[in-house]
Amino acid sequence: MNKVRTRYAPSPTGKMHVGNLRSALYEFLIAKHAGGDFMLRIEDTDQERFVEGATEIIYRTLDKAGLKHDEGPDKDGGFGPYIQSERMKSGIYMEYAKKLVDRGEAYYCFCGKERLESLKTEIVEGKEIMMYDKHCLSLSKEEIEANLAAGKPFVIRQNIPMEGTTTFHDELYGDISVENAELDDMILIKSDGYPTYNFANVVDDHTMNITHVVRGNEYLSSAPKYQRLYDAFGWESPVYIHLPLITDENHKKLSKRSGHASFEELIEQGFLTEAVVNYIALLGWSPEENQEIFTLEELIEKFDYHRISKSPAVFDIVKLKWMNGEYLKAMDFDTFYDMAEPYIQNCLTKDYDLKKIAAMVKTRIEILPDITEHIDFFEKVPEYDSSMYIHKKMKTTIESSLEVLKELLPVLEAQQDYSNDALYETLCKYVSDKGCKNGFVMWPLRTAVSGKQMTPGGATELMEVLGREESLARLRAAVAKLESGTDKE
RNA sequence: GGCUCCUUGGUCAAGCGGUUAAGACAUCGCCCUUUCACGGCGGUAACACGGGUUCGAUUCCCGUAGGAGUCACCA
Repeated sequence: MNKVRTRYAPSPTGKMHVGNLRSALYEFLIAKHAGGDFMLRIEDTDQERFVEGATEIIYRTLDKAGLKHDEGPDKDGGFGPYIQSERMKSGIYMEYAKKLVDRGEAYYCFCGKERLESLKTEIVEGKEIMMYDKHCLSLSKEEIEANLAAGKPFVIRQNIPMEGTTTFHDELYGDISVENAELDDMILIKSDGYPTYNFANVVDDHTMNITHVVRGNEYLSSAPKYQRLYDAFGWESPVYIHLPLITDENHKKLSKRSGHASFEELIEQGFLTEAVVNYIALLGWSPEENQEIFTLEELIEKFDYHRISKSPAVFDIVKLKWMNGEYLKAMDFDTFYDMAEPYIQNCLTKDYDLKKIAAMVKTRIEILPDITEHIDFFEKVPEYDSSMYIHKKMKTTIESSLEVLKELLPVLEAQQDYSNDALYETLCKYVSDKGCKNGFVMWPLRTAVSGKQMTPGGATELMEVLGREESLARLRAAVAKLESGTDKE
């Protein structure tokens, strides 16, 4: 049995799509699970779509995600070069294309744009459907030579017979057969001399000894053409694994418009790399047991590609958020603090104990940017309605709250120790003296110092962070607010 | 439109002829509680439809419907 070799073969055309990332992840996992090699190959045969810096994004993303390649442009494993534009310099693609021409499996085509244009028959959903009519297949050897000698631009097309069927085998989808008449004579070598993605892919996968070709479902329909290429060369076909599509909430192929289609965007939105990787691993694959949180090492161990599903999966940002929250909760505090500190700092100018705030917020957020809405009140009490003092279960009313706050003010003014424990003790004493429920006192107090429906801690926890002066100032302001409010009634 | 693929709750999904059809997210309710959250407990919610095959179909086969992908000198 040969060593498993998989490859991730992106085009440097911009951001890294989550679908691409998942392909890379699965390719990596399949190789590593089998103790094989994972390689990176850059498919830059389209000069027009090439985006400066895109290759760097690919490196950075793979590195961040922990998908270390064993071979690649920066790590020669003896099968280089690993960049197609460089590979092309050896003339490898043209050489192989000519081999096909010699065997009658491909042919030169000199058709110009106008002629091709005239071949377009129907328009379906705004798309023009065209099938090449093999016009140039009938050119005589002399005509071809003459055209070539005259420097006429040409492409090389795959010659697919008009009859019969082509079958290939996919590990997940089984045998898939297509009528040859359905297959277009696709271009192998473009007029600029570059190979098309389709052709370069096949040549490279074979010459680089790729054993498992893993790619998105969108290639399923062109797979028969690839199969014919392997057969034409007399090459043993690789194991094909076509991955189910990842869709947006409308069940359409994930597009830039969904707002979270690229890995960068997700990171910008505050998601953790590990959580994203973990989540997408589960989009189209499930383990034997009911586990959901995995380290990359665990994934390598558990990943059995036979358990990849066939139906498309909706990218559910809500579940990703949940998972991200799980990672945040499980994170050790110092690591969390390093990440959270900028967010906390960003909305506070006052001199508070940021670590305490971070600790309060750690289990309550799903993504880092959530921090803002949880702690903004530390900076300034927001405008709020007095009705917020009313809590049915605690049996508090605006009046009762005012009474409690007024009674408590001198007590808290007398208090010097504003630690959570000390405050809590003081308040509990007040509660028991008064003979009421904890919440009857805590609720109005918390409201008074925060002005918010939701806070990352209870009244005394907040007051500890706020400190004596600030807490008292806020209490006085609350009393004033309630008094003016009740007077108006 | 041709071709190909897909079809278990709102979403991710287990299941691979006989199950009370798992689990997770979301949602709802209850408990706990210094509110919310966390945590705990529980509820609602699914085999697209129609034929077969079979003693028995969510599971196998065939249709139908629906969805998706693809049909470039893009990848």
